[in-house]
Amino acid sequence: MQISSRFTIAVHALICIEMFKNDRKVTSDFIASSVNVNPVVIRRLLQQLKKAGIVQVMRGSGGTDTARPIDEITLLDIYNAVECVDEGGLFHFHENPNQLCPVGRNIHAVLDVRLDEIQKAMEKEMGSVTIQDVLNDTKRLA
Amino acid sequence: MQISSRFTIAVHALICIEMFKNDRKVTSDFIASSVNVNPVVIRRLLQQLKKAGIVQVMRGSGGTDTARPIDEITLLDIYNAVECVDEGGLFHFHENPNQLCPVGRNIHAVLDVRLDEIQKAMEKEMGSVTIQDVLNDTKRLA
DNA sequence: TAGCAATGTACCAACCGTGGTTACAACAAG
DNA sequence: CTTGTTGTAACCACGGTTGGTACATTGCTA
Repeated sequence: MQISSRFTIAVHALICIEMFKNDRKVTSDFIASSVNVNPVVIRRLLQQLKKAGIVQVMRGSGGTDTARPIDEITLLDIYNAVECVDEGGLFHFHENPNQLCPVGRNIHAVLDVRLDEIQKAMEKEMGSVTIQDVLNDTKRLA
Repeated sequence: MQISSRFTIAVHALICIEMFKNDRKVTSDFIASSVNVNPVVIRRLLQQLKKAGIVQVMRGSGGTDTARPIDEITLLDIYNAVECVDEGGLFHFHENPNQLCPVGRNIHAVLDVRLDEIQKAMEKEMGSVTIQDVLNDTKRLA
């Protein structure tokens, strides 16, 4: 399984906002044309980022802006906002192993620790990259 | 998105094999009753592990065994065998960003490096745990 | 060589998340 | 009140996962 493209689209959207917010009103239509997806997909995404306190969306008048300094927004923040990770985490455990079997009875206790460490390693790396970082890279190339 | 339960089931199956192979013939039916899923699910899984050179499956006579020492089988090996990761990796990138936009034109180049580092961090952690490790933990509890 | 136990695989069905699309109400500002 | 935009509901299509039945194939053994 792959992490959904919502994640990369969200990063793309945030870079767009920061790149263009001084020159124009950054609407869902504008972001959608840069990402090349349907505007509704962007609006749904912005709602998730809004709930996570990452962006502000101006209803009526239109437009979007970041809700806090972009060097305080990490890829992990976006991942948590966009990927529905609540409960369960990265790995999907099989339910109902046979409790009568010594393996089935303990598999959960044994694996949980290990899987948690793997997930933590990933999250640590994600938390070390900010939108500011990727924005800088983008400006360097543009 | 979550990593499919095939992964944890595969680890469960390998522990079963090592735990019981001296006492009995470890068949797909036996593993299935410990994991508590349909035997066919196990057989399909064993085929993937076999292709990756992790297990041997005895056709006709029946039974399964590991194909190499279990302190040389890491969680990463199993992940690669079972999760269809070929091409694309952990992250699903949105295709066709707008090449006329300076953000759309460079998003791929900018993000690829970062995402690769995140994936590598996860893989490094996965590669550091062997089946021998989790087997030891299981025996300690059983 | 017939029978048995097990694997290998084809096919089916149900479910869920994703992503695409249309439509429309709610809203702010000129 | 008109215009541009957001917020959201209601669909649909697609693909991956998971669970299941059925059966041909295989190797061993009596």
